[in-house]
Amino acid sequence: MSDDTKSLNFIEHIIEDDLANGFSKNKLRFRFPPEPNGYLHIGHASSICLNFGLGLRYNAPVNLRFDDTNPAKEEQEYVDAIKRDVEWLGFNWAEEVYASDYFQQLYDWAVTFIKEGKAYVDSQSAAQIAEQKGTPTEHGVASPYRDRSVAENLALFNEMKECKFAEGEHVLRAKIDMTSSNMLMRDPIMYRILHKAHHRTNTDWCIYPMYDWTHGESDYLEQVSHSFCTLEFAMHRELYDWFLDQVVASDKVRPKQREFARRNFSHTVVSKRKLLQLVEEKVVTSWDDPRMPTISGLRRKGYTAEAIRNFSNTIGIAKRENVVDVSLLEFSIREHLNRVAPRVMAVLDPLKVVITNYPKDQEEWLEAENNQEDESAGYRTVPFSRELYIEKEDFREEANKKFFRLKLGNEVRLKNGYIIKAESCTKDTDGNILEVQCTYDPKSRSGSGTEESLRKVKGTLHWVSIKHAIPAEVRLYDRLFTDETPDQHKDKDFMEFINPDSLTVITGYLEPSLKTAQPEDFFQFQRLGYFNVDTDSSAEKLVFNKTVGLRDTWAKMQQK
RNA sequence: UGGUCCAUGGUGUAAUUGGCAACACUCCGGUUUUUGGUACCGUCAUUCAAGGUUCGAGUCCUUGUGGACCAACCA
Repeated sequence: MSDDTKSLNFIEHIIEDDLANGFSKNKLRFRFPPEPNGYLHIGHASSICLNFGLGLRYNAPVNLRFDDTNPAKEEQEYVDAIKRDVEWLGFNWAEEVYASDYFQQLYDWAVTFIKEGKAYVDSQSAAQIAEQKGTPTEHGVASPYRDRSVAENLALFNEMKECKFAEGEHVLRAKIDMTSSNMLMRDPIMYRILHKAHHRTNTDWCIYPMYDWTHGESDYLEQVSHSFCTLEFAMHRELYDWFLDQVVASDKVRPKQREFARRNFSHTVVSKRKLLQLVEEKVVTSWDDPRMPTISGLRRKGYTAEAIRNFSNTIGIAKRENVVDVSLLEFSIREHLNRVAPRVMAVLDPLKVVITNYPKDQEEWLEAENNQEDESAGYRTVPFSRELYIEKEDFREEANKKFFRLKLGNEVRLKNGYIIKAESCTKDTDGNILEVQCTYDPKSRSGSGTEESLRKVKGTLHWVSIKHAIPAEVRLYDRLFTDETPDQHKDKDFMEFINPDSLTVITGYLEPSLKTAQPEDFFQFQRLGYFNVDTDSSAEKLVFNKTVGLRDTWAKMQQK
C-alpha cells in the first residue's frame, strides 16, 4: 500500500510476523474503541492514525466502536463529537458499533459461565471485596459466596437482571484464581448493578458489564484480528485472553491484544478526566477552546487535519515513556499552512506613520501576491494612503545595524508598496512614541520595475492603511500550563501550573480584503504568524485566532 | 516486599533481525530572500552500567541501575 522503504513500527512488525506465519491478509480487521465520556484529544489522534492507518495500509476494515458500558459517565454528546472528529481527521470507519450492541450476547455468555461453574454472584459490599482482593504482594482470599450453587447463582443473576436489587447489593464475578500474582485475575467483577439510563439502551438493563468482560468479547464478535490499546492495559491481557478462551471457536479469528505507550505532550495534559476538570472549573470555555489539546480545540485554533495526521505519523508509536515536545506539532502545522495559507497584512500593535510627501487625499491600490509558495494563488490589491499603521516594535528612534527595521534617518520597504524613510517622530509627555513622520520615494513602488523599486533595502515591513483598515478581535494563545509535565509531579496537582496568561485578546487592524473572511478560513498575517477566523466571528465583528507564530529568529537574537 | 513492561542525541522514532547508529524536530552557525518567514547547507551520540557469547553486539545471555504500571462495582 504505502511506500515499502518506510521502516515499520513494532505494531506493524507484529502484523507482518502474523502474516508470515500464515494469518491471511483478508482477515485483518481493526478497531478504534473510544469511551464516549469526553472529547478526543491529540493523544487519541495517534491511536486513530495508527488503527485507521493500518486499515489503509492493509486494505482492512476498521470499526469505530464506542465502549459504552458505564452509563454514569457516557453521553450522546460525546458520541457525536467523537464521530465528528474522526471524520474530520479524514478517516472512514467500516462500521459504527457499540459495546452496548452486545449486552444480550454478553449476558447469555455470562449465564453459560455460571452453569459451567466459572462465575458466581457475590453479595458482599465493595469494601469487603476490595479487602479480600489482597495487595500486589499478598494473595487474596476467597469470598464466602464463592461456592454458591449453580442454581442459586442463576436465580440471583436473573433477579439482578430483573432489577430486583439496589445498586451494590450483588455483583457477578468470574471464578478464576484468588492467589494469582495478577490482581486482575483474582475473581474479577463481570457485572454490577446500575440503575441508570443508558444513552442507547435506555432502561432496558440495570446490570452493566465491566470493561474487561466486554472488550475482548466485542473484539471477538466483530472478528477484530488485532486489538491495540495503551500500556496500562498490559496487565489486562491475561484476563482478556482468559475470557476469550471460554468462548472462542476454533474456526473464528481470535483477537490479539497488544499495547503501545500513550503519547504525552509537553505543557499540557491528555487525560479526559483532567480535560473535563478544566472545562467544569471554567479554566477554559469549552472542550473546543483553542487552548485545549483536544482535536476540536486544535481544529478551532486553526490546525488542519493534514497537519495532525503528519504529526501523528512523525512521532510514531512505541512502548517507551515519552513526552513529545510541542515544537513537533508546531512544525507540522507551519509546514502545511506555509504551502496553503493566503498571505495578508494585519497590524496587531499599531503605530501611526504619516507619509508627509504623499498627497493628502490620494490613495492607490497596490498589487500583492497571495502566496509566493503557490503560483496559482494569484494576486489581490491593497490600499495605500498617507496615513498607515505599522507594528510598534518595527520602529526605533535609534538602533544598531542589526536592527533592519525603521529607525530615524533610515529606509525600509513597505511590503508590496514603497520605500520610506523615517524623518522624525512625536512623543507624549511620558516619552511614548505616538507617530512617526516619514517621506516616501514615489518611484520605488513594488513591481513597477523602476531602478528605484529594485534598490536593495534591508528591511521589509507589513502595514495597513488606517483609513481602510478593518478592526478585528484577535485572540492570542499561550501554553495552558507553565510546567513541561504538569501532571507528572507527585507532590503537586496539575491545576497549580495553569498559565494565567494563556489567552490575550487584542484589537488588530486588517487589510480590507479580509472583510469577507468566513469562520475556519486561514491566513498568514505576514511576518506574524498563521491565523484563522473563529466560529464566534460575524460580519459585524471579525474574530481571529492565532494558530501559531512564524519562526522568529529575530526574537531569539533579542533574547541573547 | 510480588508481578508485568520499558531503557538509542535536547525531543520523538528507526536500524535490512548479529554487519559502517539513520530520519524528522529543536538548538547553534551559514547561504538565498521585497516576510528576520520559506528553501538550502553545515555542527551536535562511543545506544543506562558492568560482565559474557561472537571475527563482529544498540540487537543475544547474566547481573545490576533507573523508570512506568498493577489493590475502581472506571475505561
